[in-house]
Amino acid sequence: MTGRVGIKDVARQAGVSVGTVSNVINNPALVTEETLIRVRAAIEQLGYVRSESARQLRAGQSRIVAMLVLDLANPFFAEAAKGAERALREADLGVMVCNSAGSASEESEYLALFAEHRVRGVLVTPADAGSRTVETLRSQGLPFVLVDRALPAGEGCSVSVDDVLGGTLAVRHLVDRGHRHIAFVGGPGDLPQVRDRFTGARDAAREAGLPDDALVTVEAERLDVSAGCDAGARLLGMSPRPSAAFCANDLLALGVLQALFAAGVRAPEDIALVGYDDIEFAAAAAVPLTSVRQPAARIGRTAAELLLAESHGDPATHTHQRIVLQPELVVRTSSRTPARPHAL
Amino acid sequence: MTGRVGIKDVARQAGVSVGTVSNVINNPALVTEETLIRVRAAIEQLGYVRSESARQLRAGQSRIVAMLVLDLANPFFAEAAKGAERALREADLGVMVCNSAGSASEESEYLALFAEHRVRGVLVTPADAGSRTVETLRSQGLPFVLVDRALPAGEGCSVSVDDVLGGTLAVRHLVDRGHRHIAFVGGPGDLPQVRDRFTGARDAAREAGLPDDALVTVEAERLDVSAGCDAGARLLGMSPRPSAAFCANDLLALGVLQALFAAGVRAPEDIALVGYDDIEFAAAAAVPLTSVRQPAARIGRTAAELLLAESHGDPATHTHQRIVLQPELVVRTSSRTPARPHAL
DNA sequence: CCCGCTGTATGAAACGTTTCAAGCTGACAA
DNA sequence: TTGTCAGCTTGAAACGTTTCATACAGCGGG
Repeated sequence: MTGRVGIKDVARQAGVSVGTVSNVINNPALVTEETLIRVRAAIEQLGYVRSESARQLRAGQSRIVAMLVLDLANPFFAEAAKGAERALREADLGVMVCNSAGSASEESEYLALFAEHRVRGVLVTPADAGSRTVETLRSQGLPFVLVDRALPAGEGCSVSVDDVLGGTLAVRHLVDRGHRHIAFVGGPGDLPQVRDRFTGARDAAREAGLPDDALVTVEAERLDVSAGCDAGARLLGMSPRPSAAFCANDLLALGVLQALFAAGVRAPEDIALVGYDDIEFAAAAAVPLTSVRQPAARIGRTAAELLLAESHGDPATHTHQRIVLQPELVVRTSSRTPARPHAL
Repeated sequence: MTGRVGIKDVARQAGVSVGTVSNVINNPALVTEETLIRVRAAIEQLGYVRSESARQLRAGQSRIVAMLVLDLANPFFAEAAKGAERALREADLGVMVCNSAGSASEESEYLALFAEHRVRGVLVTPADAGSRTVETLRSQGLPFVLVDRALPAGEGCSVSVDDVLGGTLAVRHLVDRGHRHIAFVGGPGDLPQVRDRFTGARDAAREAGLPDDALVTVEAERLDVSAGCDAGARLLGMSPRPSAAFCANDLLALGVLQALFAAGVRAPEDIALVGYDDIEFAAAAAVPLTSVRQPAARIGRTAAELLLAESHGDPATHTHQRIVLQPELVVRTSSRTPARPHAL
């Protein structure tokens, strides 16, 4: 029954006008105590629930923020989504979390959906390497914040992590432990995140005076566990075999670890491993994984806050922010070999 | 600019009435080829995007389905959400995935939000053991499907997995491998899922003629990795020490595994382990985890389909369905000890 | 006694769609 | 010629809010 009760019915029941009912809900201060009570009783009695769509129609924008991630099943994004959700709940906004599965076409379908819904804004990790996503959003006039991806100053808000630094931290750590032959296990080449992590890794290798071929790349199909497993198998077949591997992603690292274990190769004794993201399962693996920590929940929360700032303030005064958080190396067992002497 | 363009502007631009524009969008068959082209050109030119809220207002219901899970960061729910999302996209519906974090108050806040949005339906895993959630939904007249939780016949649709059977499979397997002293690592007692898994485990123990104290319970605070780690530590302190552990959840099992490893206790040689859910990280653990597989994606998809059936057909003819899927034991290394002779 | 003020309540307009009865046109049959 | 019908288009109503100009009542001051 409750579905068909409108503000008009409440007004009739309470013997007041619709305007008054609206005021009871939105500006109780303008209404007499007595009326307040009568109207509230009517609301209660009829089981009235106000209609968001009508509100939105009037207001011109909805109370929903959309979040579009590359992979909902990746704990990094799940954490980020939780962080964003928490911040947005506080602002009394709903969140619509969606999954582009890394596909540009899915992504653009969702973007169209968001536009139709007149969402308050979009938190998005673009699936394409280019900037088509950003252009689409801008042309639709939707406020947006890029998540886990930086944007040139002035082009829009973004919250990301310094992936180059992350790569450097990882490989510097391995070099410090005496490793001189290191594999970089990376995903499909066009993802900026992966590229940056590699760049950082190379920097660290050079900084240590290693030749460029000290760092070899093992290509993975995707950024998930099974792709990591495949890559791990290939890694084991290499000769000379690297003594350490830096993976672009914890999912890959876990896959590699599994491949090593299956082949009877021990970590960290035979091959040291460093992952990226520091998802919960990195610490939980039987050989706890050294990883570059990204503050996933904070990324999500910060992005949400930026979006709120952008959509509240008037567009004229708003200046886009480009927030870059620092990653942090978390050393665990998977790389904890005794530091070996440099020579020999 | 694009935000302010309505169907009226398109009509004016194309020199037709608003009704015709609406037809172009929704019933192109009713419109002359020529008009079609003219109107489409106008739409293109003005960058018109139709307003969902206005549509909804007219239609009385939205094109969004809400999904409320216990923990978005739990891969089981993430998978289920992906499954549901896929099915709903096919029906051209948006999904709003939300996270109750197991809190009844968060849950009821979200339920209120969903009601205001007049969502098409709700896919929910209730946070409370009772049926308050179900009552709320019913009183709001929202179609709903319970996910990973069964409901007495006729009270509503539900898609769940036979958790009692799952528990039986797990413990029967351990008994077959010769284990006579088994720990059940369970979460907070009031979750029906956990209770059922324990019931199944006890059944299997009895069926094998074991005394009731052959199965001892180790209580965990929550159903996550760190709680599993704590429980694992307690498990190791028990005397006599069980030779196997069945965990209510893979997250717990991974935590236990970590605790064992830290203490130098090997799996499966010293303690065999069986988890529940078969999340991706179960297979990916360095000691791949034997687990009771729940078809998470299929649960999500099935629930979505049920919801569609319920909201499409008229309520009169609709009969609630109670779908119970069968779990499946996936044997991996963590329990793969040579079967020992029963005697001794 | 009138004026202007404050505190409340009113009712209509507007938001952008979809739907639907009614109108218009041209063609064909009687 | 008239009537009928099909095909296409129209314009207004309705959906449920919020907002805003207006009205009304009571009251103190001039």
